[in-house]
Amino acid sequence: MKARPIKRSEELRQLLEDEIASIQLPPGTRLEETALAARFGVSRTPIREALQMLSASGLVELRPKRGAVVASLSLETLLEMFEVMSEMEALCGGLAARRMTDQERDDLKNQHEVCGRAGESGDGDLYYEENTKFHRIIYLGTHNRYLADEVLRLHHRLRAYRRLQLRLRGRVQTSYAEHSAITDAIVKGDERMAAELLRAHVSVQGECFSDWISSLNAARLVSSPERV
Amino acid sequence: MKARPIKRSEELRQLLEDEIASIQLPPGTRLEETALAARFGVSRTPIREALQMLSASGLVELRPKRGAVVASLSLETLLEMFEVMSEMEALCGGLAARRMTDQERDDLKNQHEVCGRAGESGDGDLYYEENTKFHRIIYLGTHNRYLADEVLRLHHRLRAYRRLQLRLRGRVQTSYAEHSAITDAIVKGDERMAAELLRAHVSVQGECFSDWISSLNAARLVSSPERV
DNA sequence: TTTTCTTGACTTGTATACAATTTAAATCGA
DNA sequence: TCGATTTAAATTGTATACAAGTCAAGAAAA
Repeated sequence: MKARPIKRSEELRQLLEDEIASIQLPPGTRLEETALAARFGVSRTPIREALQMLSASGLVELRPKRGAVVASLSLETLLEMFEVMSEMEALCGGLAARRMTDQERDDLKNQHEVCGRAGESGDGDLYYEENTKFHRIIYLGTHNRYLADEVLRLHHRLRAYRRLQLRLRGRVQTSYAEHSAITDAIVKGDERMAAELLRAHVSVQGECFSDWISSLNAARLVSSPERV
Repeated sequence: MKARPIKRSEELRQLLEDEIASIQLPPGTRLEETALAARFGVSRTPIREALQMLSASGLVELRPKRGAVVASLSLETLLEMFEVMSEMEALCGGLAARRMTDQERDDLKNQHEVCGRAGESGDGDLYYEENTKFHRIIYLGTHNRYLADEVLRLHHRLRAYRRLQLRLRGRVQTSYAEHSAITDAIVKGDERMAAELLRAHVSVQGECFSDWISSLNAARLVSSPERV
C-alpha cells in the first residue's frame, strides 16, 4: 500500500493533476477556489496550495487576482517541448548505454518483454503504463538522479499528448519495434546508436505528424487550432 | 523601472531567493514561518506561499509537519546538475549555431565584447552578470522558448556555485577565451563545434576541479564535505 | 546512570474572517 | 439601440483563529 500523503494539499494536487492529464479538465477550464473547495470538502487554503504547485509544474496558469485556468499549450510550445524531450531522451540513452550495470540491462530487457505483452493485449492505457516504466529504467540507468527526475517530469507533463499519439492506428506496433532496437543498442553499450534511436523515437515527424496534429485539434488539446 | 509584483508572496519569494543564492541564508538554515512573518511584517499565509514556490524550484526543502530548510546539495547531486547543464548548453549551442538570425549573431558578438570589458575591470560580479547575458543570448538563439526557459532556470539554480567558480584564480580569463571560440563557432554556424565547446566550457573537470571542490567545502555550499 | 514514557510548549496544516480587486450587470445619456 | 459610467456581486489575496502533529525536557522506572 502506498502511504497517503500527510498533507491534504498534496493529495489534492495529485487528484487535479490526474484530471488535467486525462482531459476531464480540458485546457482553458477555469479553476475557482471556492468551487473546488466545496467539491472536495475542504477550505480554500489547501486548494490554493495545490493550485500553486500545479502552477509551478506548468499544468495550471495562475494569473494574479484573476484566477487559475488549466494551462493550454500552443502548438508551437508543444513542438518545442517535444524537441527538448527528444534530446533529453537521446542524452539518457547514450549515458544509460555507457553506465548501466548488467542487472539494469537485464531489467530493461524484461520490461521490454512486458511491454510486448501489454501491446498484444490491445489495452492502450496498459501499454502506456508499461511504456513509461521502460523509459524510466533508461532514465535511471544514466546514474544521474537529477537528470532522471527532470526527464521524468517532462515525460509526465507531456503524457496527455503522448497517450493520444499512441491511439493513432499502428503507432503501438511501431513504438514496440523501435523499443526493440533501442533495447539492443543499450544492452550492447552502443552509445551513439542508443542516442540516435531514442531521438527519433520521441520526435514527432514523418507521416504520422499531420495525423497527430489533427487529433490534437479534435481533442482541443492545443489552444489555437493552427493550420499546418 | 520594473513593475513590483502584485502579490506579496511573489515579492517575498524573490527576496528569499536572493538571500539563499547569496548565501546569506546558507544551506541547512531552518526557515520558520512565524519568524519570517514577523521579520517581513506579514502574516504566515504569504510566507507559506513563498516557501512553496521555493520548494518547487528546489531551493528549499519542505518536510511535512517538520518545517522548511534551505536545500543543501550533496556534492554528488551538484555534479549531476553540472553534467546536465553541460549537455543542455551544448544542445543550445548547436541549435543556436543553426537557427540564429544575423541580428542575433551580431548581438552575440557585441555581448562578447561587453564581457571582455567587464573581465578587464576586475569586478567579478559584473563579469558574472554580463556572462549570464551572453549565455542567455545563446539560449534564446535556439528559437525554442521552452528550452531557453528551462536552461535559464537551471543556470539560475546553479548561480551560487558558478559564481564561486569564477573566483578561482585565472578562471575569468579562461572563461573569456573560451567564449571567443564559442562566439566564432556560432557565428560561423558550425553546430558541432559550438556544441562541443559549450559542453567543455561548462563541465567541471581538469586541473581546476579539486580547487573548486575545496572552495565549495570552504564556503560550506555542499552538505557532506566528501573527500576527493 | 541510562532508558523510556509523559507532558507541554512550539510549529505546522487547515478553516474562517476580512480586505481589496476584478468582473458583470444595470443604469444613464446620446 | 448603442456606448460609457457606475454599482453590486463575486473572487482573489491576506490575516487571524483553531486543530493536530512534532520535538524536547523532565519524571519515572530499570
